Amino acid sequence: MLHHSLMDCGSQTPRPALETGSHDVGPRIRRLREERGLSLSELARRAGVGKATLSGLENGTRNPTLETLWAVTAELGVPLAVALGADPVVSGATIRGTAVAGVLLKVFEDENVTYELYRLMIPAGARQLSPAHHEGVTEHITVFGGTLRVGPADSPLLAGPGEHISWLSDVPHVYAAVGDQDVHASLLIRYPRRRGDERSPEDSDASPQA
Amino acid sequence: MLHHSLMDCGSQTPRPALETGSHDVGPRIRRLREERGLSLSELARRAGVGKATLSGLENGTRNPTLETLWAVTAELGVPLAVALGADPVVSGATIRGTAVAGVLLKVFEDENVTYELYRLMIPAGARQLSPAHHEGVTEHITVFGGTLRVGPADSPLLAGPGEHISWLSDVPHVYAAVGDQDVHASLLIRYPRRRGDERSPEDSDASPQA
DNA sequence: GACGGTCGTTCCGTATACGGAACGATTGTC
DNA sequence: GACAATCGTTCCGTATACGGAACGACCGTC
Repeated sequence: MLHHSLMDCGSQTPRPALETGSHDVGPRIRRLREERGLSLSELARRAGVGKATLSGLENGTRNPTLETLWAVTAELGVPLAVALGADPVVSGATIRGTAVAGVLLKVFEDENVTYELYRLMIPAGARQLSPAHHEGVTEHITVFGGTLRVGPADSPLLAGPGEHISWLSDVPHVYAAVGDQDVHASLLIRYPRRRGDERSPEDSDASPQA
Repeated sequence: MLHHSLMDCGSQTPRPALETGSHDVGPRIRRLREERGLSLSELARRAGVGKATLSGLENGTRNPTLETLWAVTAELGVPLAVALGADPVVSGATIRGTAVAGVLLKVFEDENVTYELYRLMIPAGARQLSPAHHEGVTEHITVFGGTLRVGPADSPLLAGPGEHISWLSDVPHVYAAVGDQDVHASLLIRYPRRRGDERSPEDSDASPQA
């Protein structure tokens, strides 16, 4: 039994009283709302739920309905799963090029470096050329299935299942699924923080070109 | 009354809908239940909810309460976020050894091989010895921060930020955070399917020791 | 082929989550 | 300082999600 997200929500035998507000859905919703500069009244109005409902939800004094949660999280623009604590950082953002489909799994923000972890899928036979990234950016690929030709456009490498490839991606580089199988791979992109880059950790629209 | 119960989560004006996860909570719960070989009556009894409630939930004819969802998903042993479509495979299961804390990010099930992707954290100075895995299992680590000594117990390697290490983990192997920084790393474990292993794709309790 | 066991669904009275209205508190305006 | 506007909370009647019981269907066993 994989014990889930936060502290031991005690799923033993019959039912441990379940305490309505045990996991912090309410505070999370509230934080999401406040991050957007919305008042409770405003969000309630936009989401089409009563203020009483939203107030009770945020304070954990109610036991909200799935429908209510849907209405509120939809208006906040987050997947419901995230509001329930799936993963605070990223969940399922998708990038897509002509050939490469990538799902952003994780972003790690450290002091001087950012890592982005993607799952990639490249249809058999497809090929994509991506422009250079910033200086110092490196990509690290683990192939799950299929055979991948990847790397700098003038010197790509081949990788089969279980193999790793890393390269400096500050030059144009290619991705290609050779053979007749789709390529599944994990891509880790490492962005060293350039001197003077002060972008706040939250404005994350500059999604990389893969 | 907010309708939009099923499909068309139409959060019109402000946001681009953000791909919610399709919302078929009922069928998902049903699938999770059936994968575990539980009858509706049995699960209802164990979770401490009425059969009517569970039936209605699975069939989508009710609008379940968060408390109800908690009770059911807790008994199924999955994070609620997963039942709501966060990620069909895995989200947030945690493994923990004497020194290594690992969060399972992803599981890829292919025909002849399974990959598990973890995020690891090892406190500065900590060290852990892990027993051998099955024959053919390999581990692939990408270090995010800190310096990691890792690999077969008799010949570990060193890796700093951005570096990869791979090794055959069918022998006892060590993890150690050298230096004064916590180690953050990504761990990919590759389990080739052994001949004759027919474990169904979902009975996942044999969580690896890291 | 009657019987006890279990399956998933439906019916029903009760508990409760719902939206709307009223509330006191706070803020900005004249 | 009176006033209007808005904040988040609380009160209240109604809609509805809840658990329990009854239901028909489908097994095995004798």
